[in-house]
Amino acid sequence: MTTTKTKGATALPLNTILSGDCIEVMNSLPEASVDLIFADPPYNLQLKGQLHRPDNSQVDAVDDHWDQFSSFGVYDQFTRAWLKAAHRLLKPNGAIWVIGSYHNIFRVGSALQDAGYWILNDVVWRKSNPMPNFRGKRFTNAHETMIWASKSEGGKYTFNYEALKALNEGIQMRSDWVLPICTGHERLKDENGDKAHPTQKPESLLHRVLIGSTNPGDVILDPFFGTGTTGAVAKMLGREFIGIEREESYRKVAEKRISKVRKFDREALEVSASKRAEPRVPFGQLVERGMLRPGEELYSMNQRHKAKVRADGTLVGDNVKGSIHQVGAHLENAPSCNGWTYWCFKRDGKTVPIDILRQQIRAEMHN
Amino acid sequence: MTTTKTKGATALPLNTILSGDCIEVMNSLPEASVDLIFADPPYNLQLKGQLHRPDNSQVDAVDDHWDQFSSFGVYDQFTRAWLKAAHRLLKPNGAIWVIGSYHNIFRVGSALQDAGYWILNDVVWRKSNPMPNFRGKRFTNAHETMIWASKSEGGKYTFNYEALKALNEGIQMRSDWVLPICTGHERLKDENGDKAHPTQKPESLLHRVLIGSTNPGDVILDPFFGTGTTGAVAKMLGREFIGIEREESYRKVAEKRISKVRKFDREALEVSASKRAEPRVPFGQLVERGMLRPGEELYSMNQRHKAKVRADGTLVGDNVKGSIHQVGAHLENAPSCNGWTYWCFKRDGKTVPIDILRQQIRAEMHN
DNA sequence: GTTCACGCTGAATCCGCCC
DNA sequence: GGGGCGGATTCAGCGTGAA
Repeated sequence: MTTTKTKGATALPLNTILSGDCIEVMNSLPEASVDLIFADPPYNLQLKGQLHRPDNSQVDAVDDHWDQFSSFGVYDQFTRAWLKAAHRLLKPNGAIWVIGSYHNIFRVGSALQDAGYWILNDVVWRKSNPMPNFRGKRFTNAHETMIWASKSEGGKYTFNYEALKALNEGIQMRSDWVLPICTGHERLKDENGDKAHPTQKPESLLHRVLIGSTNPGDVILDPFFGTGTTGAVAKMLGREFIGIEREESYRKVAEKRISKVRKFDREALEVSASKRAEPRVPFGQLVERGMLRPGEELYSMNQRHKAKVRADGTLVGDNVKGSIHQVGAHLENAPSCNGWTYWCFKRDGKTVPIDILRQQIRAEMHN
Repeated sequence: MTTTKTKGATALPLNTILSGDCIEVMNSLPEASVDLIFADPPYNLQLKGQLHRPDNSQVDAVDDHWDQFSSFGVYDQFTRAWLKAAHRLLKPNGAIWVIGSYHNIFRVGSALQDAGYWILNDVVWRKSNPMPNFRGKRFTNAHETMIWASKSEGGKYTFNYEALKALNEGIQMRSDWVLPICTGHERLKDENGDKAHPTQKPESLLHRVLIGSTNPGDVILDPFFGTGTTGAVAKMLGREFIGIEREESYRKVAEKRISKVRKFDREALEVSASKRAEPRVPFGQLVERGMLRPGEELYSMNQRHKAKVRADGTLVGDNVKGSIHQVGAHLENAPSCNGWTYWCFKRDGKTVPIDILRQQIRAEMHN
């Protein structure tokens, strides 16, 4: 364990996982001593019954005792308390990241603003592989929200603009990040082979956060350390960390994990960058965007068939409804059909393939 | 202007733009009369000074008087007031959408929860063409957040799952939507050629909202109507709207805009329907109608189990009697089972799913 | 070694009608 | 209004094991 002396007499316990309630522990540390705080607090999910997948398997829900709050009021009180303790710990030019979902993030954001933090961005983590909505009752919950805020208005926070631009193939980093959830070898297991923590975050997420908003040698505090993703990535990237975690089982897993981490070689950084296929464009987007009107007629390439566009991006032809591909296949009596190259529309008397419109959308997406 | 009578004496001013303060106007309308509210309230941007692009051109900022609030407290008070008035207007199974940015969305989300609304999703509008961050001091602000909430927990909100899935080429719609901002011909200009409204929303966004969470004929209220995107898309899609807007200049632009909109054909507005909407066919009817004989054997889809049909439309298998669903669930040791897709019968040596017979009956019912 | 089929799982506020 | 029960509902990625 490394320690450093600060202005006061108290030493800062660097690269250590402290046990106990995060508010008490934070209050025991010296003020204005931390460069960045990354916090992944309980989400207060308020789950009710059980959920099964369509194949009848059961979803392993997050129903741990630490995520139980009896009301929004109680959750707010908890949130305001830890945010206040965190505020005291931050250096004047320090900053904080907090991650959450719609269950809690609005409470957290309001509390941040009320506590004097100054929001810099909200950043959306778009999951490339989220869990679907199994009952078809809502949108797939495909993202989580992170709030990035400085200690106060006018704080000179760290922002490594060029490094982030480089990470993003030369284009300014946006407020929406597409990253996969934590699975496979990265997902830590307990001795029974079950997941060690129900909500382990991917290292790629922390990588981007730390590259973007800290410098080597900075001190990063994580008051809800869990299995220590923040500590592991901080160590890789040559930053110092302080973790706080109440549950002994998580602390043990984190200790072991971080002990195995080696500080990064430069080259390993580049790996995750590329791998980009042409983005999929749903036909429905042509309708939503007014490129084709509901009710408009499409003509088959061979001019033998026509069909009408509906508001939801399906087609209706003679005795058949469905996607551009399904209707094309049916009309041609073929096992399958690429609707993009099969259908045309008319503009100014000319017949134009609908694929032209898809190419327009893709061109915009590359910008 | 169309009006309808509701339970009370007050008429509902459909397809009209009402002038005045939205809270007062909402309080003058009959309670429980609206199916959906779409609200794009002031964002409370708190901009300071002028912003210039790298080429020294000046950014036309949103600095209108209606976006000025002296503190979070004042903004909260305003937010709670209009959300309360909106809550009263909603039918029990109604829902609301509110759009905002990190400046205000956390205040709005907390206020929604405190007012008894029940959040269903937060949806991220990911802009394909956002304005860059010219100073390189933060992430490109590339998204806005929408909150979708029902009037209360347990409300039977409208969700056109199948239509949204169709819009997305057969894959469940996610909580992140990629759509371009409103530019080009769609962007309304005033007589000087300047943009008529600083924050006009794209019609594609409203298209998806209205297709997904309303049905034709539903009443949609927009208390911050601006230049009337909600009204224009509602009219196209065969929905009724009520707009409220304080500024006369915006009302005039909106009136003119909506008068030019034409409703799509009825056929184009019909949308992919859910199987849940299909009439229920009791399994017993297959036996009554002689499509299956009492005593005949059914086989499970996986060929591992069989059961015998009884005259009352129940099945009897190894040690188990009951409905097609109950017997299937028991044999598979599953919490539930859809008997219609689980069981097959034999005809001319071929194995045929019993759902084929249900489809025959439904086809007859449609005639 | 390679490919393919299949199984498993992930921060989830996840049903609705009829009696 | 509460209980019973019919029956509708999933995407991407990783790991395993057979071919």
